[in-house]
Amino acid sequence: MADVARRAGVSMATASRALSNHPHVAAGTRARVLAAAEQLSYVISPEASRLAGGATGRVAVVVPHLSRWFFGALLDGLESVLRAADLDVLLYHVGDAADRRDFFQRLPARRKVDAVVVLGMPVHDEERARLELMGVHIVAAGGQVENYPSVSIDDLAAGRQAVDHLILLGHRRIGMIAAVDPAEPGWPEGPGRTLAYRAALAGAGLPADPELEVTVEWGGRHGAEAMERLLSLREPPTAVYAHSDEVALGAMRTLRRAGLRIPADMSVVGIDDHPMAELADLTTVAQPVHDQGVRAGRMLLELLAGGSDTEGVSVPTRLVVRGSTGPPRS
Amino acid sequence: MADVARRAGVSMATASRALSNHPHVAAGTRARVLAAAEQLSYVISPEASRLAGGATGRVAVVVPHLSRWFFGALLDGLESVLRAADLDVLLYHVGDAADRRDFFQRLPARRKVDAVVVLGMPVHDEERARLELMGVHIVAAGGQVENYPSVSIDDLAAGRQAVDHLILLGHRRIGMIAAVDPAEPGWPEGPGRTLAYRAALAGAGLPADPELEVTVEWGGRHGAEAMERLLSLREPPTAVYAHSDEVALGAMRTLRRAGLRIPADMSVVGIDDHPMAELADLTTVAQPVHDQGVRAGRMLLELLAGGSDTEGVSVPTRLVVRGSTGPPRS
DNA sequence: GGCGTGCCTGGAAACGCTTGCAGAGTTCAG
DNA sequence: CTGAACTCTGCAAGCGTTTCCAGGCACGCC
Repeated sequence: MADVARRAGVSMATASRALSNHPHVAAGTRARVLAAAEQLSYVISPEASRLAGGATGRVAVVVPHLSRWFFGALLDGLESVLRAADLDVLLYHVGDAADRRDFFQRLPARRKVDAVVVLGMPVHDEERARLELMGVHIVAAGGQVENYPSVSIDDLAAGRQAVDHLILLGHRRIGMIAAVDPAEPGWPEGPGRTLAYRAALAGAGLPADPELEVTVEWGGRHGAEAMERLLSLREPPTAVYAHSDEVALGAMRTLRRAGLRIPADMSVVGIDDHPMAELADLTTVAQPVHDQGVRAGRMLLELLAGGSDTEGVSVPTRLVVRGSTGPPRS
Repeated sequence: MADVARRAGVSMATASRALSNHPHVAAGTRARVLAAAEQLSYVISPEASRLAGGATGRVAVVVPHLSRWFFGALLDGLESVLRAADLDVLLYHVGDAADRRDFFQRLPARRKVDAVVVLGMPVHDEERARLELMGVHIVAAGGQVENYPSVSIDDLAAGRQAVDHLILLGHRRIGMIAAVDPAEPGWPEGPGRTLAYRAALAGAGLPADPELEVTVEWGGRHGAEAMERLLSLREPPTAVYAHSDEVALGAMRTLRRAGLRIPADMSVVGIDDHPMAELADLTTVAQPVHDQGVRAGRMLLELLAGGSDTEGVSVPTRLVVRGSTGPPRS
């Protein structure tokens, strides 16, 4: 930077101000500095910059699961806008509550990032407060809409789209496979998607049968087990609503093995529109995952640029009817 | 750090040396310093450290695709060992050749990382040379074994396991759906897995029919299209070998829609052991994806610790027979 | 014409760590 | 018993920026 300053005929102080877009720098001077920097193909050292009190140019992204499509897609969208803004992405995988505590405890210690984006998990108020206190912005995506910057779908609405679809087809006895994340006790989807199920039934005047609600861990395999439980009921349902496509896909495998036909013997609907859903002909409620990542990224950029604290936004979902749902066999 | 030094009753110089594992520090002193650091929950500032000439404690991970299971799993394994070693992961998504060039051009500018891990892509010699010149180590995983630090499967062997399985079942006319990555011209899987197919046929004395080899872009949808092409042949195969499970799953969807039974009318085998393969009852050649990430991480740690340059290692694959393959209908 | 007001700019002190250099002990061979 | 060779530790000089504080200057108003 000293070279740049010299070449531009100014002091380092001025050069710094010109480069970091500070006010109170004459237009001519700034231009000269920028030109000099350009010629010397000079790029600022983030280390030194940060050390002296500037920004790090880095954003931490916290993910609970790395190998699930949902989080990958979210990350994909997010990364694209962050990279375009010349921000580096620091990836943190927090598998369980311990990891999480660890993360929120250590991160602020020595400020490594300017902001953090939390994917697919709610952020506790206390954690939020702590980060904001240190001037680290925070945005959430793919979790639940809260009154802080976040973007996600409306689980209640999505769930209703799925269940109402089954009801509309004429199903009167509908099972639900609820998925919970073992690592994350307060998983937000659970409540919303479960509530949607109950509300839809109630709305249609259908009786609520606790037997029809089975809760398992997230994942295809568990979805398969849940379906077995449902099939073993004295009076099995004629349709199943799964909290996610992976779970639904697992359920379909059980049905296939049991020799039942889909949708003739059993309708299945999921949520997400996982790429596999199309291949398996699974009816589902599509959510714009990649887009949620993008929006979260933009929201963060705005915050970083000094924008005011936004509220959470909710993106729309859309029912995608495929071959896994149909009217019940009379 | 000054606090830590004071608490441990040593100078900052000694504290620094103790913390960064330098030689010439008495065991007792080091222990005292570490204890003090622990108590104060002190973590070193990478910025300052790097500024003063130390390491950054950061590793760049380069991924071509974020939302594919394979890369997610790889990343998962890698991240776990890196995090355990207190290294931060800087994520870079390089979608196409332009991104890639950009990455390798900009990264070394101001040294942001101590090392880079490239996932699922080969590293060109020139890129490798450039990084090593700057003292940045490099490791590859999930790509092709090369004579530089890398870990991956033996595509040739994996392909043979798959095709030989079909041959053993009695198939004489076997199709191949080769998948290429549009973004990565020199995709390494292609050659190895294709060669395996040809070698297996030749080994069994079966004729090579170019019609039976169809090449498509990676992905379930394209796998489905490829299967259509194969089915429209004058003399369709009785079994199909797909370069990856996603592609195979796509092919299965086409078969299902065409009303063909699996495996009675057509056997299908893939490679990867994608979680969905189990749900779809797909026979496949399993590769330890997560483990490859772990190994790559360990390899990197060794390199960072001053270990000598390792050669590439290849991890074993295993045929997993499920319901999608069976003898041909005589 | 004098003087208060802003706008620019430069000097210099951090920021938190690493490391070359040198001094003080310690050990060990001659 | 002496000197050489080590091992361990402290001092202080940076590393590349930012920012606080002041000084200079031009401008406009009384």
